[in-house]
Amino acid sequence: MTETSIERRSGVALWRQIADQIRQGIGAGLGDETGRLPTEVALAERFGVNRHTVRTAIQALVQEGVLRSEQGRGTFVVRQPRLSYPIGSRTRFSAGLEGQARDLRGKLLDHAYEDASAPVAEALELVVGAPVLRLETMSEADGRPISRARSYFDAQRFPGFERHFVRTGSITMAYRHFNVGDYFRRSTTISARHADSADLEILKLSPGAIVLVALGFNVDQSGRPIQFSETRFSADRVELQVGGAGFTV
Amino acid sequence: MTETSIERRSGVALWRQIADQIRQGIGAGLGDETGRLPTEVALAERFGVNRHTVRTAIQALVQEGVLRSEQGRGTFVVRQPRLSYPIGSRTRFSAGLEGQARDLRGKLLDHAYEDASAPVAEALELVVGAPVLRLETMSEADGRPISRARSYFDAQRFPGFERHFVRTGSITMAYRHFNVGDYFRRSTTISARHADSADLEILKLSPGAIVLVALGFNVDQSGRPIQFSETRFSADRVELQVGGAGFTV
DNA sequence: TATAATTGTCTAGAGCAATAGACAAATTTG
DNA sequence: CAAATTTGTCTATTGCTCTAGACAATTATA
Repeated sequence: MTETSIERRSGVALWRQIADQIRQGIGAGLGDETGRLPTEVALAERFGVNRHTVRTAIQALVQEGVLRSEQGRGTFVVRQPRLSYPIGSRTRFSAGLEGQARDLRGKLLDHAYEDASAPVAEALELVVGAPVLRLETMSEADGRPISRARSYFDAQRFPGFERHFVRTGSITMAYRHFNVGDYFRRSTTISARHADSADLEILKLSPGAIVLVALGFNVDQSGRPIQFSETRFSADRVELQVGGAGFTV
Repeated sequence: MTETSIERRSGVALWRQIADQIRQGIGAGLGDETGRLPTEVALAERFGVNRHTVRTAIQALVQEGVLRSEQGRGTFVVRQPRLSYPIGSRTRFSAGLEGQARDLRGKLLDHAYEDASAPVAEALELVVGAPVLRLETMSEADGRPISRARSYFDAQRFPGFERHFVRTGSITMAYRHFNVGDYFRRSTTISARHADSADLEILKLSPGAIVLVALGFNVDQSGRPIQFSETRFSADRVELQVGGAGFTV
């Protein structure tokens, strides 16, 4: 579906372009049924570069855990299918990925009580400067980092929210302590960009990687805003699913 | 919301990373109300690089038409806000972007009658090898390339579909000729990747740019599949909007 | 058990990316 | 008008990217 080629003098090193294309190609069946990649010489010829340049690309992917090289045998794909993350009116982290991974977990990286900035205040329908709780979280599936999120909550309505989250490991559970039995995703805005240095570290990505950015906006049953969050997904590990697959839009 | 920083020895030239960050930052209010960017010296200090490196980045963006430099005065943003493309059960190109651009148009780049491959056949509920019509299209808003798409249709149900599309410039209109008065988006799967060479050419992007990839799946009123398409949006020019904003999910 | 195929390591050189400094040209400010 | 600010151009140097060739180490094959 996609014809490959690389650009010189583009500001992106050839080895990085090749690494990106190999990473992408893996899903589309690059490598035979045993997961074996073409040889370094064959890849070099295909991309029109020196063998050493291909080696640099492969080494980066080995470092990332995407490939595995064996001297004398070849280079092999380490099978890691992309997760499909459903987005809709009832978007939930754990429920959405159930069945796609054995071990799902969320971690609290940091939290702080702050004064609401203009965009946060507008989203939560508070006045600028009102106290809000900021949560920095990240999630893993079977030990692979999947996403990181920055979420804002009304501090007056949800005092000590972070403690409930840490104890239960779940936003949904934490809401229950504040009598929010159910809640809804009112809107999600999706964009994409290159990972910044914090993304690289937290999601264990290599420089030049892409993140899907989802700005989400949750409301309770009465329609009052309760959460505003920016979630960044590793674009190589996750795709976002809107509607379909037995999922109520 | 996003703290900027750049990575050395990443395989991506510093000037390109800086260009990417400036391009992104423009939407988030980099540059004051007059559209004036910080001076080259200030940017160099902020990114921790030499002024010449910043100049290379700026020159690339001037070439792209995103910035405009004036000797003695400064560097200015050529105003180009990011479009917000709604995705939901009634996703339509023109209707979705109405009001965000004066001049919306779709172009047919290519079309061909082919035998359905396995994934296409599955999506359209046909047998593998059944005749399908493949349309290659692209869209512009006020002369800026926004997206390109590859769509598949059942050739037996919609013979000559491409002629109706060319005449009306609209998928919705073309369907009317086959008594499909209304249709729905059953699901959309969103991912992101680096633009390939065809993307660069058609969407007029610079190497290293990111595209949002939306796999869409349309059905008619009775729930029968009528269209399967892959649309690629320039991530710098478009964000995808799921739900919200008076939009029925 | 040779032979071929494939990845791993080393050295050397050409070209692009980034730094550094100096000064010119155009514009704004006092 | 003079000074300060800001972009434009030039030269030189350092370091990273890519190429090129040779050979070692490991595994598969005839």
